[in-house]
Amino acid sequence: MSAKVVDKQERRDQILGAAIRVFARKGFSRTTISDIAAAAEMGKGTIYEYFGTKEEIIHHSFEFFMRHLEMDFEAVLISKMPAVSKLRTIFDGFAGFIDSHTRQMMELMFDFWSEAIKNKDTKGAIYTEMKKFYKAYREIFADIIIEGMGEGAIRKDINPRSAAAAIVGALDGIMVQWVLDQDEFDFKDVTRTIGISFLEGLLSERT
Amino acid sequence: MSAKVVDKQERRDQILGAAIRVFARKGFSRTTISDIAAAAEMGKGTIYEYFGTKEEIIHHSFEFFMRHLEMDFEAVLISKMPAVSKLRTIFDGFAGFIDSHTRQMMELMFDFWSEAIKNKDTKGAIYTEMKKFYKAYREIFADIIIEGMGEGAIRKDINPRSAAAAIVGALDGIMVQWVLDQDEFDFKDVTRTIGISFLEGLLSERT
Amino acid sequence: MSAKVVDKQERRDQILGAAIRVFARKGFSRTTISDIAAAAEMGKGTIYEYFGTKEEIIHHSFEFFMRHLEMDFEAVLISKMPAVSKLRTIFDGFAGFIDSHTRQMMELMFDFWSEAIKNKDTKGAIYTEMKKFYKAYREIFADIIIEGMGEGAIRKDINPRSAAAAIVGALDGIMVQWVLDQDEFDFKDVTRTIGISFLEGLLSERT
Amino acid sequence: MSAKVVDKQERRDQILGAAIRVFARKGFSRTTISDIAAAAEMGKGTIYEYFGTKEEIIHHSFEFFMRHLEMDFEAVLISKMPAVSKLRTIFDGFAGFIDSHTRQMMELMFDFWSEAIKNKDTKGAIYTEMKKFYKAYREIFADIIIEGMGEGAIRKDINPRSAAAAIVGALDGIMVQWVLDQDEFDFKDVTRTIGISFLEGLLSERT
DNA sequence: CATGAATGAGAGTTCATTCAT
DNA sequence: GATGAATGAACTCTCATTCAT
Repeated sequence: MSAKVVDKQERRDQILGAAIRVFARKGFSRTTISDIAAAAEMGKGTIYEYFGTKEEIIHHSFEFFMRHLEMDFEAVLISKMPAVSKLRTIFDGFAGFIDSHTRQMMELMFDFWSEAIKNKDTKGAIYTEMKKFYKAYREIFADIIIEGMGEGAIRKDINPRSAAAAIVGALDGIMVQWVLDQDEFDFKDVTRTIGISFLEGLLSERT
Repeated sequence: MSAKVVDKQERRDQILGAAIRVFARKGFSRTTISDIAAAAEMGKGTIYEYFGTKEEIIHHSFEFFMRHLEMDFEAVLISKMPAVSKLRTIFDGFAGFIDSHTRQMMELMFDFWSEAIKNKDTKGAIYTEMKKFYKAYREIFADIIIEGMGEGAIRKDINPRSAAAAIVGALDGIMVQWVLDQDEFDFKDVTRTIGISFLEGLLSERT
Repeated sequence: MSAKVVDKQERRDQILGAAIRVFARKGFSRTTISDIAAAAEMGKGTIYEYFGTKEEIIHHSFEFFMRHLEMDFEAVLISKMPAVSKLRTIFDGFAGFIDSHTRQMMELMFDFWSEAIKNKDTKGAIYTEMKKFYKAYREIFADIIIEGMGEGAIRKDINPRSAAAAIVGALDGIMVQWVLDQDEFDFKDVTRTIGISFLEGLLSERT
Repeated sequence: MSAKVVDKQERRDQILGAAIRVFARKGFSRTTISDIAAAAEMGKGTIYEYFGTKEEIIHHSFEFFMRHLEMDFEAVLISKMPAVSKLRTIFDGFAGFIDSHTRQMMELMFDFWSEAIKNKDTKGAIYTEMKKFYKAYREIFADIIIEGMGEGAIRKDINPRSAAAAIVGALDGIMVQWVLDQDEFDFKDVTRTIGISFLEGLLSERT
């Protein structure tokens, strides 16, 4: 009666997974639909049963990417530990977050950044999502910092949102360097240093 | 003859300048040779008198990009001021470095990052240059930090190279955020906060 | 078994009816099998249970089309009225033949004409059928004219087959104009005028 | 200094001429850009230097078609001869108008008719042009008929516009039959018969 | 030297057709 | 028998590159 039954959502994810793998290796523009079809082990036409255009695949792969990138801070955030411990825990945990999967994701991130900024003024679903993403991360850190200020552990003469931006930037920034030159990096030591720098400062003595 | 050579170089730069402007707006792949020719106000064929392929233009535009991006730390570095002052001067000056020209450059940076990483294993002139670029910047900061350690102003229990990576990352990272969402940023305050955070730490008291 | 056969034929007609509706709206080439399946309210695969190819559907839809287009002159033809009355009756009745259904059919006719002529030299089932169709119509009119000549009512210095061709052409031709520009037409008056023109002539007096 | 110089308009016409030849043989939908390029003896890409889309080629080929189809009645129309002579001249001349070139044009006409009607409700440049074309032709004949009425040569109890529609339709209609079945036709005799029928009527005697 | 008309390889996309369910 | 997911041939269109002028 009915034809072959497939889980449409699963199939879409299968395609997006394949797409992301190829995108990470070749970039959006050099990736062809044929490439994606080959990676997903299906015919070129099948791709179009699930996505209308290549553009659409790129957009949805960003969602997919985000779904799988999300660092899980949840446990840390809802814990009862003091704010400063939360920060230390996150800094220390960050190194563990880094692996080959993340690496692939970061390589793709460059393309998403580019894509986002290039379509900023038009439709820009990626752009919008990305802004939300960064905003959310800054807010996580800003909240912890404000919490720490309330606890008296963190100095009150700085803007929590600026500090949050600095922290997010630092984590982001070292990932960029790491992706570009893995060999130069003792990731663990760099994150440890970030923890020390941000919290205690680099100076020998407070001035 | 010498005049000819200068002329030739000038023409190349004219093309590269035009290319960079278009690249920043549309990205590498969406930019056509026609676009570049139009922006450079010359014929499509003329481009090929100076560059063999589009690829070559992209590669050389990275050099050109770097030549014009270079933050001038020279004055600070050769000055006699103590290391910590050098760092403060750089952090404070960083906000001034940011302008619409830089913004355009950063939008292009995403493409170069992507391009670099995608050709990492093949030819990768951009990749190599980029690694050198980051290494150089890290070394500048590492040198200052080591200098500061020698002066006794900077704590000796951290790895200067890791700290340098952290600083470069932080500066890079906030630029990414700024480019993606200019409105959310008080750039001056964020760089000020980076200075405070890194040097004095966020804690109320040293533990 | 007989029931099955009837059922099968019914299903084929269901498909052809749907096909014709879509063909009339979008033309052969822009109509997809999916369109037809949707219009026939069945699955795409089911279509192929009844027809081997899209081509075959087009061919059979011409038969179907002809079966439903057929103007019923039968009653007029077998009646005992004089030839000239037969012609007048047909001319007068022609306006009544025109309705929205006919309109749709005529829109399709353009496609069949095109299809016929394009396959003239190859297989050309439609071409053959169409030639037969026109020939038959011309013969109907030629027979009436010959009959009228026999009755002495119609002049004998013309070729009945040429006159028949002219009549069929005129009826065909005004349908084309009507389909292309319904608003410009008082169909009833035009057919009345055709009757007058052809029979009595446009001249005030015979020369 | 400047590159190859070509007459752009000439090149466009070269393409349109080739397009029409292929269209007439294969129909719009079965004609590929490659076909047209081959017929025009140029590369596929060259076509796109002159026309943006296949659609555009179809539209412009209609203009081109019309430009080359136009029957030249001018001489007849401006002549001093009486209206009835004008009609006779046109009817007699019509057979001469028919040749292999016209045949090819008529084969294409089916496609234009179909195309026009299918895009009636959307953009429909062809549709609009075609309506104008028929309207113009009807007006030519209506004017002659009115002139003839003024001269007292043509009866006044018919609507000139309806008669004009009938004449245009008859000419159109016999062309359709001729294109579909050349062998059945003594074109000269049919046009002669049309002249006789329309002017003097088929009846032996006026009733 | 400068140019832009010409080109075809190659990309995205459509859709008739097949076939496992 | 009925279905629609899967497929790839074939089509439209783009654009880096060439080369006659």
